[in-house]
Amino acid sequence: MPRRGRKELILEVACRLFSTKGYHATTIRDISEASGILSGSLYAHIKSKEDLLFEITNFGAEAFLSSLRPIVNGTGTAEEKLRQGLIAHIRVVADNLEAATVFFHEWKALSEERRAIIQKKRDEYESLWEQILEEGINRGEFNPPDPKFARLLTLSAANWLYQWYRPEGPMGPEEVADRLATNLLVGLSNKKEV
Amino acid sequence: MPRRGRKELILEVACRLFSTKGYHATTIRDISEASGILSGSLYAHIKSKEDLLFEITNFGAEAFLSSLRPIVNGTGTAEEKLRQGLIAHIRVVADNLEAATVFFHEWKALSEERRAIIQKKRDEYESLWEQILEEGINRGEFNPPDPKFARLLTLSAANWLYQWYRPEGPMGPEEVADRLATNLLVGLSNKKEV
DNA sequence: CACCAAAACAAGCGCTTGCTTGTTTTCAGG
DNA sequence: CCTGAAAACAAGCAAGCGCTTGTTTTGGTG
Repeated sequence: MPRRGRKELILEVACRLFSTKGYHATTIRDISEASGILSGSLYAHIKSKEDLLFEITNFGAEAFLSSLRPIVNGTGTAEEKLRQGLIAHIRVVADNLEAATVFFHEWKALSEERRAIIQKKRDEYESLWEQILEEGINRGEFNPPDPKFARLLTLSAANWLYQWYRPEGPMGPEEVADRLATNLLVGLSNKKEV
Repeated sequence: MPRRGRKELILEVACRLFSTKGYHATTIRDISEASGILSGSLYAHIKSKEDLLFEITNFGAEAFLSSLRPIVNGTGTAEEKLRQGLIAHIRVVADNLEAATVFFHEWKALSEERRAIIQKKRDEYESLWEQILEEGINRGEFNPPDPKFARLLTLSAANWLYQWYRPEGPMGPEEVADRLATNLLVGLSNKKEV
């Protein structure tokens, strides 16, 4: 029987190193050293270095998707969905900062096939956000002067979050989400003139 | 005498490869092949692979700084400065998309000392934007409900731009800047209620 | 206790990396 | 036409890479 969480330990260590040094700059021997497992022994638990990257990015993708899907498909106003979606997004970033960083920053290092899998999930995630904005516009809740750029601004804010948000900082996910939502909603709401 | 633009050719090729594959995934032999110069001959023009990365990131940093500084120090309302600054920023991205991508994405691969140099310029660039927002607030032009997040939103939009903007696309820098500014200004302007 | 698969181990293979070396070619200035 | 420095060249070094191999140790199970 496996010692408790050996694979998990390796994933954790790889995640930390990939997020700080980058995938290509991290060597199997780095992971070996940081986890206290000889590099050869690692291969009793993993198939390849790239498998680690895929598992991490896929975990990140699924975390984002599974947290946003029920919100989009649920009931409530578009504004509620936007706020809830932002909270969910920031929670994922806050709870898995390293995995989120790898997901956003290192997915290009994957092989073509696997990159396509992650790309598809990225696209799906973007389209979920689009659904919220569309719903808000169709319902008349949102009336942005420029829907395309309102969407761009929302996604930029979400996608850039991992660059500056620190879980150990003064603001919890809810506060960040709330203030972000408020700022975004100003631009989304019905205004005739600036 | 040097053949015309040999160094420039190498920088151009390196820039393209670094921006698409990443610094660590690009080998000297890749650059050699893509430029038609044998790998050994490259070293008649460069000192090291990392020098190439530094020259590119530093070029990017200087391009952003030198285009924003005169705007911040110039005359005009804060709104004008914001619009002009966005135009300048997008022009830099549009005119040097590959260098901008390397600047935003690969600067972490630099050695500690050089990373510090680039970090300093990044900080200066952020503070220039902050100056514009502060000036707008002090003058009473801007009255955002949440200055900290208004700033964050502005920087996120600017910093994420290189991820989606394509110079060959339908929108020129001016149009993008204008629409982005309009969306941001809604959130910056004096509003009591959403 | 005996068993045996899972895990850890030491060693190293084949290859690629960034870069250097010693030599030859190129080509503008005298 | 010379000359000499700059550039291109072919060859390859030392180090590091991902990963494999053959063997020993470990620890739960009958």
